[in-house]
Order: sequence, then C-alpha cells, then structure tokens
Amino acid sequence: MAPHVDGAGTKQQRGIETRMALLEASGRVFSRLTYDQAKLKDISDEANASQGSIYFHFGNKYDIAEAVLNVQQERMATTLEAELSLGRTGYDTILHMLVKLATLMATDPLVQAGLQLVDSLPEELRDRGHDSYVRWQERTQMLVEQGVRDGSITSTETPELLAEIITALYVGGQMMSGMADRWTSLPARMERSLPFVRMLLRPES
Amino acid sequence: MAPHVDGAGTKQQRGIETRMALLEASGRVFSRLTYDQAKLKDISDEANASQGSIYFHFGNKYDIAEAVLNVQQERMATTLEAELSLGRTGYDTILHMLVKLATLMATDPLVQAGLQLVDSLPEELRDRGHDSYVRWQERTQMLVEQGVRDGSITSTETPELLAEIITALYVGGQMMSGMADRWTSLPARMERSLPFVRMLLRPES
Amino acid sequence: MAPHVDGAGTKQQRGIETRMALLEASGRVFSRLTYDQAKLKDISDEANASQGSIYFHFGNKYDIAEAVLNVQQERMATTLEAELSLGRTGYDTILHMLVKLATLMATDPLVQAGLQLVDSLPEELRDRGHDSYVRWQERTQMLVEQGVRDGSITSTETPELLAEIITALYVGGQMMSGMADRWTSLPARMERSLPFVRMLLRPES
Amino acid sequence: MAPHVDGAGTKQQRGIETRMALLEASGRVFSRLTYDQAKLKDISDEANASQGSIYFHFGNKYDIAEAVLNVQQERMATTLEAELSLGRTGYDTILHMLVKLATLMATDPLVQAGLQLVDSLPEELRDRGHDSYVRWQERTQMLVEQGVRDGSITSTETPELLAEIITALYVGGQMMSGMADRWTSLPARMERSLPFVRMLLRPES
DNA sequence: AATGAATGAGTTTTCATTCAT
DNA sequence: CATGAATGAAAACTCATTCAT
Repeated sequence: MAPHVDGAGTKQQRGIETRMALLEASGRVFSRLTYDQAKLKDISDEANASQGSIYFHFGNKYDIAEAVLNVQQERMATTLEAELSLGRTGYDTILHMLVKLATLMATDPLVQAGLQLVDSLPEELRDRGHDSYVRWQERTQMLVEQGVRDGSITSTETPELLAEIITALYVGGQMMSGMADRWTSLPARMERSLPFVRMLLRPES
Repeated sequence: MAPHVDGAGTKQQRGIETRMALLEASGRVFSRLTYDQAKLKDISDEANASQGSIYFHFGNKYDIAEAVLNVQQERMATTLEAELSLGRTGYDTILHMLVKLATLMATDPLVQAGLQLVDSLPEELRDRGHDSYVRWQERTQMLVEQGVRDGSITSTETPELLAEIITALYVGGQMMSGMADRWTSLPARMERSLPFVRMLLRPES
Repeated sequence: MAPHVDGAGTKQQRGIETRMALLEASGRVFSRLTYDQAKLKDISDEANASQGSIYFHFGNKYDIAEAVLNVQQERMATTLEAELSLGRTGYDTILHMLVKLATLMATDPLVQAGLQLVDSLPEELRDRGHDSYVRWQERTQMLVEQGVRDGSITSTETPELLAEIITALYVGGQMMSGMADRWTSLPARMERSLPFVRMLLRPES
Repeated sequence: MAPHVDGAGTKQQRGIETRMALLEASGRVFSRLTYDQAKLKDISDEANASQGSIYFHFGNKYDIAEAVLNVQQERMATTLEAELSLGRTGYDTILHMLVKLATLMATDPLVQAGLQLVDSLPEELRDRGHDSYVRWQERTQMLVEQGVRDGSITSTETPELLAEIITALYVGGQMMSGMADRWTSLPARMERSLPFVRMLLRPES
C-alpha cells in the first residue's frame, strides 16, 4: 500500500526520511506563501526530492496541505494538553497557555505554515482550519469556568464573554506579529498583553 | 487612451457603469475567495460583462485587486476621518471608531474583499495591506495620546502598549467574526468588547 | 457562456469554424489511435489550433471524445432514418441499411473515430458506445418484425434470432475490414454478404 | 540472467509462482481494461506482488502484454489443434471448432484479456493481434476446402467467401457477447448460430 | 528474487492575457 | 467600448521505469 493512502504505510527507513523531509519543506514553503502561490516544485526543491516523490508520499497538493494542517493541530493540541495536565488553576493555565502557544508559533515552521495556510485553502480545508479557532475559544471558555469554580478567577462577566475577549486578543496579536515579523515578536507581545488578561480575569486585584 | 491609464478621462456613461459593475463584482468575488482562487471569469460573469472588459478598465488581475484594495482603504479612511472631525475626546473617538468600522465591515462587500484579500495577495500588494494595519495601530496610538492630553484617558500604561492591545483586540474580533459568519456578527461582537476597552483606558472607573 | 458548456454557445463565425476544425481533427486522430494513445496535442496540431482552444470549445479530453461519439451516433442515426422513411418493405430496408451504413463507415472519419473509440474509452462512455450496438440490434429486430408483417420476410425463425445473426454478421464484418484496411473494403464486403442475408430472411427462394 | 531473457533458465519454485501469479493477474486486469487504462500497479496489486517484480519477470509493460497475447494465441491454437487432430470431416470440424472456441473465450480470463487487448495495443503488437484474425479466417477457409473435398460441404459458393462469412459471424458474436456480459453468453449465442452456418455450408439440406 | 522508494519525462489542465472584429 | 475567441506558458498530475537494499 502506497504511503499516501495511509501515512503509516511507509515501510522503509529511507521512505520515512523522505516523507518527513517533504513535510518539513512544506512547512517552510507554506509559512511564506499561500496555498496557490506555493508550487509543488518549491516544496520538492526545498526537500531535495523529486516532484514525483510528493505524489508517492501524499498523493496530491491538497493532501500535503492537509498533512501540514494535521501536524499543526497535533502540535498545538500537544502543547495544550501538556499545560492542562499540570493540575494548575484555571487562571494560571490560561496565562501559561498563551505564552506557550506564542512560543510554539514563534519557533515551529510547520505550525506557522498551518496558520498562514488557513485562509488560502480550498473551501473544505479552510473550514477545518476555522473550526480549530472555534474549538480554541471553547477550550478557553472551559478554562475560565474552571477558574471560576476554583476561585482563581473573580470576574463577574460571563465565561463566554471572557473567552471571546481573550481569544480575540490572542488571535489579533498572532495576526499582527505574523504580519510584522513572521511571529518572531509574538512571545514578547503576549507577555505585554498578560497584565490586561489579568485585569480581565481578576478585576479587583 | 484607456481608462485604466487615464483615471479621469473622457469616460462615457456606459463605460462608467461597466467599470463600477466590475468593481462591485470583484468585491463580491474577492470577499469569498482568495486572490488566486478568484478567476477573472468569475468576476466578469458576476458583473455580466466579458473577460476582455476587465482589461479595458483595469489592465490586469493585479490591478483590479489593487483597485479593490484602494476602495477599501478609502472607505475605511473616510469613515475614520468622519469620526476624527467631530472634535470629541480621544477616548470617545476610539470607542466610536471601533463601532463604526465594525459596521462598515459588516455591510460593505468591497471592504470585506479588501480584508479577505490581504493575506492572499502577491508579495508587493500584501505588504501594502499589512502597512494599513500598522498605520491603523499608529492612528490608534495618536488617539490614545490625545485622550491622555485631554484627560479622557486615565490609564498610566504607555499609549503604545494601549494601542497595541486595542488593535489586537479589534483585529482578532474581525478575524473571528469573518470566519464565523462573514463579518455579520462583528458589530455585536464589538459592542460586547467595549466595556473591556473602557476598563483598559480608564482603569479606575 | 463558454462554448464547452453548451455546444450552441458559440457566438462568432470564427468560433464555429475552429470548433468544427477541432472536431474533424479529433475524428482523424481518434480513427487511428485509441483514446489514451491520442494526445490532445495531436488533435490541436491536426486542427492547426492551440491546445487551449480544445479547453475553450470542449472543456477536456473526455468531453471532446464524447462529442465525437455524439456526432458518430447522429450521423448513423440520420442515415438510418433516411432509409426508414422511404416506406419500403422490412426486407428491403434491412438490405439497403446494411449497404448504406457500410458506405458511411468507409468514408466518414468521424464515424470511424466513433467505431475505433468505443472500446478504449473510460468506463462510462464505453458503456454508452455499447448501448448503441444493442439499440442497433433492437432496431434490426423491429425491421424483421415489420418484414414478417408485410410478407417480405418468410423465415420462420424468431425475429430476435434473425436480428442477432444479422447484427453479428455486420459487426464482425466491420471489425474485420477495420483491421484490414480501415474500413475501405467494408462496402464490398457487405455486398458479398447480402446473398447470405437473403437466404436467412427468405430461405425458400 | 533474468527470467524474462532466459525463458527456460534455472527458475526457482518461488520465481515460477510469482511469474504465474503476475501473468494471471494481468489476464484479469487486461480483460477489464485497455492497455493504457491498466496500470502496472493494478497488476502487481492483483497479483499480491510488488511493481518491481513485473520488471524482473517480464521486462516492461509492453512485454507483459505480449506475454498475455502469446498465452492467448497458444491456448486458442491448442484448442484448434485438438479439434483438427480428430480426423473429422471439414464440416464437422468447423462446427465443433466454433463451439469449443466460444467455450474457451467464455471461461479463460487470459484468453479474454487477449481479445480485449487487441485494439488498444501499441501499433506493432496490435498488428500481431490483427494477423491472428486473418490467420483464423485462412484456417477456416482451409477447413471449408477440406469439407468440399470430403463431400461434407455442398455449397457452391467459393470457400473464400464462406470463410469470410463464418469468420464475420463468429467475430461479431464475440464482440456482442463481450460487450453484453464479458463473453459469458458466447457459447449459447454460438449454439444459436449453428443452424445458419449449416444452412450456409449445406444449402440443400 | 523481491520490495518499497524514487525519478522524470510526458500529458492534461488551467487561466491570465492578447487579439480580431 | 465591448465581446468572444484564441493563445501559450505554467502547473499539477500520472506512471512506466530504475534504483538501493
């Protein structure tokens, strides 16, 4: 069974390496260019492989973009999971989460590719990208609710509204720093935002 | 000499109408699709005109996208100017500006097209789009400084930081509502954010 | 509306000419080569047109093959209709029909293309080609039945069987002469077969 | 030296099995698809072998198609030889031959593959396929001549014409039943045709 | 012998742009 | 001014063939 039918179909060491090289090359290319601007030749050149190898490993352009999106979502989910598993208060988790995600975005080209890709994808995939933003806000809302329960969050606003504001703040910061310097400045920017997130969640203090 | 060279030439009635129809059709098409996804045929069909007419009126694809971007920036600038000319305090101006821009984005397809277009454009134009976000933040910063001078803003944070936060909040909200329902919900969303902007600018109150 | 959406969409004289040139070029090419062996470049070269023009007029390879098939079926149907409308006996009509179709196949490259194309087409289209053979046998059966009614056919075999035999004889002759000399010999071959068809339909005489 | 060069070399058991599996898989695949539609991957998958193995055993695509053609012609020749060696009259041999070949075609996928393959092959091979139809007609003519000599055939038509008619009838039947149900119905169809072949060869009776 | 991986030439398709009327 | 037609260069995709293990 050809690898592109099932990511785990790869049988030989060399195949695994090429597949990964292609994926990382895609990350670098898609983090600079839109789906349509990026040519398969750009990717295969960047990976020092042939154009045919993309077909062998991923099937077509759409599918390699999807693979990139999957990796991005996995890595972000993993980062999130790691924060959630530490047993901290809702409040602490939110603040740490913002910083950790910012750092991930600032350093991981595959994650950046996912971010950049979202709004240039063919319809179906773009919707998948949008969904991930919605789920992100939902996750934030759950953390706010947890924070209210554990007393670490004292705001009397609804968790829904607080999550909406925090998400907007985060997403906006991500956009602005993406435009400015390809997310390099995102962690610093996020640090600067934290006092306001605190003010939002614990207004009295 | 062709209209696209001679911006204010001897346009006849029919020509003006076609040009406008094409521009508005571009707005509708580009607000749904990226620069590359949108085909000139989509636009000419949407405008009930021929593909050739686009070349007569705009020169090429790049130029019609640029025209859309120009219209968007004009309309946003006009809206802004209108708010600035009312002689209100910096604080009031900022709040009103946020709401007015949200309403504009929610209703004007050409403005939406500009928003959607930004991150799928060829390099040079994309940079122009990015610049407009930077100028927006600068404008906000100036308004904050004005608010500090006129006493309507009492925060002790630097105007630069305040402007950064407000801009991120706005941009993030715009992204989220664009994804959710093509900006329909943006005005309502912005209203919900205002209390936080107040808290930001006048923390004691 | 682009011509390839609707064959009748062509609006200008030049367009009509190019479309026809492409169709006839397709006939010549497809009568020599299978669907896959024939390259679009062969067709556009043969028609002295650009490859893009095929896209403009027909949309894609599949559709130009379908257009060829349609023309073949039309021309054969027209020939058939002409014979049927003469008000002859069933017996006479069958004999004349065989000869007329043989002549058509021997002379019309587009009809030949249809014949040659049938068994190298993508699945769906191939089935359409097969259907036309089935309908042909049905038509023959109807003529036999008519001949029995009008007394011109005296065989006591079932019309179904007679039609099956005649059709096989015809189809086999068409195959053999197609292989031998691209259908040039088909009319002569058909003439040689007629006595046997007579013997079949009027055994006593 | 590789098997495909050394037809009778030191094949090991495993090699023989793989080669045969590939050949039979080719039969199944080529009986459904044209030369170009059939991909080597289809064949190796069908044989549960690797693509590479085809090259070891057959050299290339052209050669595996040729091997299929060879097997088809061998099997048909063998069937024919068996009938010829029974010392029957020309008349009896012809009738039995038609039935036996029909049965072979109805049951042997490799023979079916040869039939289907003929008119989609690259030029040179296709000609070989066509030749086999010509030789078939010649063989039939020889049998008619034999029948005339041994008195089992009483028609006064020339053996050439009789052979032409019988071959056309056979080939046509084969085409029609191939289209209808992949040759399943061919033996029954042939049985139905026999009375007419009799009428052809012995008109008085 | 066999396999999975890799290659690259060939083909179709796409579509911005140009052209003739 | 406008249109439909035509073009050709650029891409994606396909897949027979070769390669390394």
